[in-house]
Amino acid sequence: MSNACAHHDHHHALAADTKSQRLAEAETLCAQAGERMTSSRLRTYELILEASGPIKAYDVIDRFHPQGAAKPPTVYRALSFLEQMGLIHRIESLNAFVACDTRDHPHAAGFLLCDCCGQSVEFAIPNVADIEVSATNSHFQIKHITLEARGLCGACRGHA
Amino acid sequence: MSNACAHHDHHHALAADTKSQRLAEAETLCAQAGERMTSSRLRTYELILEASGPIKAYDVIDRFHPQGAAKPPTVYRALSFLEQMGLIHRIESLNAFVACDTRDHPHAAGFLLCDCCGQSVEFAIPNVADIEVSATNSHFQIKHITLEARGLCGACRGHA
DNA sequence: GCGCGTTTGTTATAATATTACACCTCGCGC
DNA sequence: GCGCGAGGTGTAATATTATAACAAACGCGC
Ligand SMILES: [Zn+2]
Ligand SMILES: [Zn+2]
Ligand SMILES: [Zn+2]
Ligand SMILES: [Zn+2]
Repeated sequence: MSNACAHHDHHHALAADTKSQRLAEAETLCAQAGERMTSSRLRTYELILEASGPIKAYDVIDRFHPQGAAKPPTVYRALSFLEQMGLIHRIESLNAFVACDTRDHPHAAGFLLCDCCGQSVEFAIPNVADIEVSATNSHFQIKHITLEARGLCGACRGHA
Repeated sequence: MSNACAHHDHHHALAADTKSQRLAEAETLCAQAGERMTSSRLRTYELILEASGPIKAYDVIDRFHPQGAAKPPTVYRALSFLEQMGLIHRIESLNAFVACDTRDHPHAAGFLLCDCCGQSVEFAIPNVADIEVSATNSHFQIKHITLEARGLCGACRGHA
């Protein structure tokens, strides 16, 4: 987490077994979709899974190789692919990326984002129908909804 | 509008009299808040009002002076100020800024954004209470909600 | 006029993201 | 097996978005 909270530690990163399970699921998902889960894509996804919250593209770039950074297009291309597959979500208000929490890809999602420790929580957007009504009233056809709520998580609310 | 739609013209820019009214209202708002509406801030607000939709920071920078661009910090400072006063909203998914449509500042707002012509429509976020419930369930305290729905406006839906 | 906090000017640089083009790799038709 | 074409990758350069740091000027209360 780039915006680490100094007051305490959070341990939201995935356990190793969960991570390899997620990687395997991703391979299956791609195979079923007739897409190729290449090594760049898998490595990018792995780094996002390892992160304890939304991670910046350049943090992925820096960690990509043991011996040195990747070139930006390598990672940005992988990020686009993973986002299209629904395996990750882009957090617009942070310019960052987070692994999707669910097993149904792709889907719309809302996020709670802690301004102190950087942790994120994915949730189902409530009342999408009401947003659609606003859109219809303005003759809009919605393709994608971004919903991001910034604030403080329970742990961080304690220490101002 | 930077993402201009080639198929037709939109004319959403403010009429001159409306614009000067808005500028005057902004001066009043700042005076009442004990804040200074300086010339940089007013010029930045004017350019945002003149835009026919969300406008990028660097488009403001380029148009700032008749004879040449402003320096970035000048405009970014003004944008921060205007956003804090609630006179403009930042559109996260576009890295752009749009004048607030209402007369009560500041306030949360949702946006419908046309991917074709770039036009935006501001609307009241429906069922904020339901989002708050999701937050409470996760022990989050929300400070600010970003809601941006991307899609096609009525005019642009016609020409696929 | 003086002191003090705010605002601005200026330079430089950081952080985020894309374009362009050459090459490579894989699956498919033959 | 071979050639072809689509999709994927490597690489260099560049575009776009945003901030840091510090000095100078300004506005207000005294
Ligand atoms: Zn998800
Ligand atoms: Zn937190
Ligand atoms: Zn508004
Ligand atoms: Zn449109």
